[in-house]
Amino acid sequence: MVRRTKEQALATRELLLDTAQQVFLEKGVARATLDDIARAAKVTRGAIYWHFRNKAELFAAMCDRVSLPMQAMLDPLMRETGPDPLGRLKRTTIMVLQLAAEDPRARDVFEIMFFKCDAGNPEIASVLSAEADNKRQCIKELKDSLDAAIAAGQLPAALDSGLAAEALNAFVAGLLQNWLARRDFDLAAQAPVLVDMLFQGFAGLTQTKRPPPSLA
Amino acid sequence: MVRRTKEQALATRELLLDTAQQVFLEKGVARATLDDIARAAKVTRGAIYWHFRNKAELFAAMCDRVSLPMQAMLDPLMRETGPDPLGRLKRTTIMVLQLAAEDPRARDVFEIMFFKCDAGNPEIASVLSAEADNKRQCIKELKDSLDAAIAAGQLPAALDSGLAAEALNAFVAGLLQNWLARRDFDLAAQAPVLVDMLFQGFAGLTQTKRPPPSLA
DNA sequence: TTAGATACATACACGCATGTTTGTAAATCG
DNA sequence: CGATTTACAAACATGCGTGTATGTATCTAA
Repeated sequence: MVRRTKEQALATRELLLDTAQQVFLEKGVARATLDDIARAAKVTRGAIYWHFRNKAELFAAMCDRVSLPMQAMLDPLMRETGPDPLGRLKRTTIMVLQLAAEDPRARDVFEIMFFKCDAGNPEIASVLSAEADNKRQCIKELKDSLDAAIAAGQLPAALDSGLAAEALNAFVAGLLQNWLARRDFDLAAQAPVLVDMLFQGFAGLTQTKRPPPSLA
Repeated sequence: MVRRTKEQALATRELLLDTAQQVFLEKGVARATLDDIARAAKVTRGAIYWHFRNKAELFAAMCDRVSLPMQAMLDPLMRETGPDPLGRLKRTTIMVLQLAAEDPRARDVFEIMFFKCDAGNPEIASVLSAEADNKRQCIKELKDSLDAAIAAGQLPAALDSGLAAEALNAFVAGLLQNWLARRDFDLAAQAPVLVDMLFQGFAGLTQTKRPPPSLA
C-alpha cells in the first residue's frame, strides 16, 4: 500500500502504542494478540513488526512512554535542596499519586503493569525488573530526603530513615494498587490527607519544630 | 496404569497443586503449560484433567488453599471484641505480614498472584476479583475496628476512619508487594516497627490515652 | 465374584499466534 | 529523474498448547 512520510510513520508508531495500551488493558498482555492490536489500529501485523521486533519490545516501549517522562519529572524535584526538605518530599509524594491517578496514560499503564501482565515472558520480566531497580534507587533517594529532614530538625533523630523510606514507598505503591483495583475512593483528592497520615507517624511521639503549613 | 486408592488420589491432587505452584512461580501462569506441570509432577496431563477442568480451576484451587485458611484464621480475630481494639488491630496487622512473609506456601502464592499472573484469562480474573471483594470486606472490618478504637478513646475522633482503613490496607499490601519484589529487608522482623509508623500517624497530633504497651 | 466406577495414561484433532518471507507503492536522495 | 530505501500489506510455514476421546488396570461395592 501507500508508503507514508516520516511523520506519518511516527504517527502510526504512536497509534500502535496507544492501541496496544488499550488492547493490553482489555485482554491482558499475554492474551492480547499482535493481530488484535493491528486490527484495532486498522493496520496489519506487518506494521507492528516494522516498528517493533516483537510483543515484548512493544510492551517495553509503551512502558517507557510513561516511566521515562515521569522519571525526568521527578529527578530534579528529588535533587532540589532547600530549607524545607520534609515539605518538598511530602508535596512530591502527593504529586506522584495525583499524577498517576489523573493522567490517563500513566493510569492505564500502571494498571497494565500491576494487573494485566505477568513476569512469564522473560523480556517482559526484564522490563519489570528494571522498574524494580528504579524503585530501589527511588527508595535510596527517599532515605536521603528523610535524612535531610532529620538534619533540619523536621523529623526526630530516632526515626529509622531506611525503614521509613521503605514504608513510604510501600504506602504509595499500595495506595495506587488498591485504587486501581477498586476505584472506590477519590485518590487525587484524598492524597494529601493520606500522605499526611504516614508523615505524622514519622514525626512520631517526639514532636519537633514544623515548617509553615504547606498549602498542598 | 495402576489405579490408586482414594487417599492416593487425594495425594496426587495435592502433589499437582504443589507442583503447579512451583511451576507457576517459575514460568508465570500464562506460559506455564499443563504439560509442564504434569511432567514436573511425574504424571501426565490426564491426571490434571481428571482433578481439574482446566488451568484456571487449578489456579483457583491453588489460591483457595492459601486464602481460605487465612480467612478462617483472621475472621475470629476481627470479630473478637475487647477492651483494647487498637492493640488487637495492630497485632493482627503485624501477624498478617509475618504470616505472609514466613509461611512458604502463602508467600509463594502471593508472589504468583501479585507478579506471575495477569487478569487476561477471564476465569483467572474472576479469582482475582473475588480477592478484590475480600479486600473490600476487609477494609470495612478495618474501619469498624478503627471506629471501635476511636470510641475507646485510643484514637482521636477527628480521624477519618474510612480513609485510615484504606491507608492501612494499602500499607500492608504495598509492604508485601515491595518485599516480595525485592526481598532486601526483613519484613517479619521489621513488621512491628513499620506498622507502628502508620498507627502513630493515626494517633496524630491529638495524643490520647494509651493502652498498656503491647509486647508484639 | 463380578459389574461398574475410578484414576489415571495415551492418542488424536484442532485452532491459533508467532515469526518470516515476499510483494509493492510511494517517498527520498543523488 | 532514476535508483534505492522506506513503510507497510499479504501470504506462508510452523509449532505448540489445549481439549477431548479412548484405552485400561485397579479399586470398590453388592
